[in-house]
Amino acid sequence: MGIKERKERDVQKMRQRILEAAMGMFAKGGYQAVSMRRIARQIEYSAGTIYRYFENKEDIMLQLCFQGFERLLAMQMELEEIPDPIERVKRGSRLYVAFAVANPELYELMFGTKEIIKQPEGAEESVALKSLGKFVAHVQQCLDAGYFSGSDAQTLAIALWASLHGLSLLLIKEQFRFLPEERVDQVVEKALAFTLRGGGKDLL
Amino acid sequence: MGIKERKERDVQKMRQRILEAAMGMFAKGGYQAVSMRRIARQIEYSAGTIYRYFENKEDIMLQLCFQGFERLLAMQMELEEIPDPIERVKRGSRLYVAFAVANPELYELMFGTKEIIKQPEGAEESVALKSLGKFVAHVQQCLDAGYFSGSDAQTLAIALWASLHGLSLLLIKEQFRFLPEERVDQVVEKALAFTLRGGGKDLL
DNA sequence: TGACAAACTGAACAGCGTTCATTATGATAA
DNA sequence: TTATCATAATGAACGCTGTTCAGTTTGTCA
Repeated sequence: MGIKERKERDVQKMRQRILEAAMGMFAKGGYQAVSMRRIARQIEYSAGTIYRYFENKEDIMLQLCFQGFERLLAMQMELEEIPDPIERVKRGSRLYVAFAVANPELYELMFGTKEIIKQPEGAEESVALKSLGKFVAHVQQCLDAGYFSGSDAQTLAIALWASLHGLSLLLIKEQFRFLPEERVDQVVEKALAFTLRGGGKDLL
Repeated sequence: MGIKERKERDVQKMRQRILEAAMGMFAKGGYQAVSMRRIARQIEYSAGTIYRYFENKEDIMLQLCFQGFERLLAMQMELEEIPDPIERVKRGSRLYVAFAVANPELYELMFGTKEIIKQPEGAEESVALKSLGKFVAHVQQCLDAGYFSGSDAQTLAIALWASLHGLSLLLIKEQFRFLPEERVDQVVEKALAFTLRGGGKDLL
């Protein structure tokens, strides 16, 4: 009796279709470009039907968040190939900002959604925490190699993260427009260098 | 003939009444809590009337931004009394984060609004740029005192600003909830110390 | 084939920002 | 004081929004 299984697959397919439609609209026009009716039109169902697959719009957006973190985590995984821990954190930092700038709306959603960190009790570790965990591990490896002394890896990772986050959001929100166009990259580069400065050697 | 003057005053009063109503709602419930109809109900006018005093909702929110920057700038001005430039930047940093945490919705609006930096051509310097200018000046005074060598004041100020901005937003968006409550302050403190580290002496 | 559950629809509700014809107000000129 | 006329204010309307739910259709099983 594979009917139940097929139905379960159909449900997952439908969820996927909804999320794809939502992600497409979101990437193009941000939060306000995603509407239940628009999704419904695109997948050729009525708006009410979506509520059989997702609790509400917030739920849909939360799933998009998770997809974003999956992507970010995949990028972090690729960093593992870099042997030097400092080089890894450097490259990771640039990649992080690049990700934010390449997916501004998604990035904002990911780190602007309060529900993203706190998962339901007893659930598996959230993909967001996994991503942070990877980052902490990379910083720990720097500590082990004798860089960034003075604090524990988690604290240092958070401090670094805050810098990257701030830089990313200022870029996304175009708060550097008072600078000449060509100065922006330079300033970002210098800001990264400032954040990663010292620690025994110059890091950038 | 003081009638024209009185009318002009009435217009300004009305604008103020609208902004006050909007700010009140915004502080309590964020962007979505501010609606033209709700403002209208509060000031006991019809919704259409508001459009005689502001172009649209975005215009109103922009004015709230400016008010926010006025407040921030006022706080920065008080820092001038501190003689030691490093002490000033330290205190300024704490104050900045405290402002963000105390006015989360307003802070988000201020630095999330793309229009805030770029003022109309030939207009007087925006209050946002004034605020940044003050910050750059404070960093310059640190440089003059021999701290933070290696870059110009503007670049350093932006790097510092990014860190504070990131920390503030992570706090506002409750992204540290995975930490034990009592660890949060400690981590923020350490992150600030990390950002302001080195520069010839330990700064925090 | 009939019964029953699951899936889906579309109208409805209460809200939103915004526009605009209509009405009310109040200052000016006769 | 009254008539005129610009200014100010209204409230209905438009096209949206998220969400709910009675009613209909679809598909599975006995």
